[in-house]
Amino acid sequence: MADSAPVSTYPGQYCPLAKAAEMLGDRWTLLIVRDLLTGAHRFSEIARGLPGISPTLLAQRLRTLERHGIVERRRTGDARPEYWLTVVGQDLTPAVLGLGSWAARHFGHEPSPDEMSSSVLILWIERFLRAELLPSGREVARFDFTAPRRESRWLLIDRGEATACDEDPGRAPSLLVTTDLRTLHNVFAGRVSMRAALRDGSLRLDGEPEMVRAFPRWFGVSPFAEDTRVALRRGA
Amino acid sequence: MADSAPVSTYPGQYCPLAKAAEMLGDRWTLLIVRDLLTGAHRFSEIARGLPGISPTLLAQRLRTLERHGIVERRRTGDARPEYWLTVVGQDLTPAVLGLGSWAARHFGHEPSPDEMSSSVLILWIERFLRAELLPSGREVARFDFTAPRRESRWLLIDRGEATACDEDPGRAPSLLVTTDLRTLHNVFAGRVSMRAALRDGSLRLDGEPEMVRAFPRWFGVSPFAEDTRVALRRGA
DNA sequence: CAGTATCCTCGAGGATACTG
DNA sequence: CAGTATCCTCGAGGATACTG
Repeated sequence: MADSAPVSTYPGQYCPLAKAAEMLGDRWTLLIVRDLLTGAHRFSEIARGLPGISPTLLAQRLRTLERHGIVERRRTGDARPEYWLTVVGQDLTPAVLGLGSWAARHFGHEPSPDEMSSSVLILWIERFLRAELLPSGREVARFDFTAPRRESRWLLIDRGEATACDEDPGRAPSLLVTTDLRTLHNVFAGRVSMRAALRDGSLRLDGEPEMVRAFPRWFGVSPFAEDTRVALRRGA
Repeated sequence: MADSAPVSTYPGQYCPLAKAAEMLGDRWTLLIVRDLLTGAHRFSEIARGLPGISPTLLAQRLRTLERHGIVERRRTGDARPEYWLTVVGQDLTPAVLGLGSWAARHFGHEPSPDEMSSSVLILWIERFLRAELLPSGREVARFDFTAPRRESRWLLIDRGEATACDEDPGRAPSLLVTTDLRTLHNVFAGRVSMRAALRDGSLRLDGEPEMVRAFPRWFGVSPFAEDTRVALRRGA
């Protein structure tokens, strides 16, 4: 008696685009794919890059992606579970880049304060830096934000690997980056060059000379930075 | 006193992909863009291709797209309003094709009956047919579906233009296409060739010889048909 | 850390009728 | 045709606390 017909999101149309929208259109889903594409694999890592998502919801989204064959949950021994894109999921790369590029080209305005967080930004810096140019020893870089809130974030460097950190790791930093959130975000997004930010003093580097010299080299920009730059040139 | 801060969908992250997801992620939005890309411009035309959407919701989505500068509402004189993609909206083409292509390559299974509707299919046939190969006179093609429901749809042809129609237009058809919904959908989607469907009898053509001969030529397939074909070849 | 369980709210959107 | 107005439902997902 009960009509248990599974109501599809878009009834009456089997179209590949509708299928894609159905699988990726839920809130957060596309950003989860983005984070998996850029190197986040553990539950807490993904959650950290998505301020505002609840554990329940993230778990549910991951399960749905797994059911669709886009994500694979790996559990090796009693190690922590990891989430990896399947071949199908990896094949989303061009489409995801296309969407982001489109937005960067046309909606690359400066973010408002509530659209940025130092915690997420430091995570992105970790994800996109050029690891092969990182100092080889153990180092700590501290980022002191002067605005919109005075707060600090850290990047722990150890044998060519970097880890973003929201809490003081205790060790004395060998590099100090003093700036405001807007500036560092603009540099990351490709809206302002590191060189220009250093020149006008909106970004300042202090600490061991070797670290100061290396930072602009290993600091990486967003994958959409070039799109943003092109859009700015055209707009100006 | 009231905290009227506009809560953004993805707080704390200004990322082009998040921006794109925010603007296009709502249910129906991507399909509205798809329909505008493929030639629907009037309110009722768009609504017809989206079974299940309410007028209220479609109006709201169009307004939001307009606010974002993706869609432009045109009102010429006292003619009916039309909706057109702006340059920004048109620039979504590669990303939209990329998403659909991805889905076609990996999720090109045969649709279940509730994922198809003869009314939407006939609309798509109208949108993707090769108008330059259409008969030049006034003709009526009737599509008789034998399954899953016995029903008919019409395609009115007039001076190189075709109009899909759910009701009997009254004029006698000069072409009769007899098939089931699954078969015609498979042909449209690229899963089965018109030739094969004609050969095994799952699709039959009757009527004026000239019309019968021309139909397979002006019948167009989905933009994702090639992706589906490639996926099938690989899977088989 | 990697989630699950529970409760509860609120707003998206469905249904329907109506209007220029 | 191209929407708007109104009402109402229901389920997505937020908040919180808890568990292996």
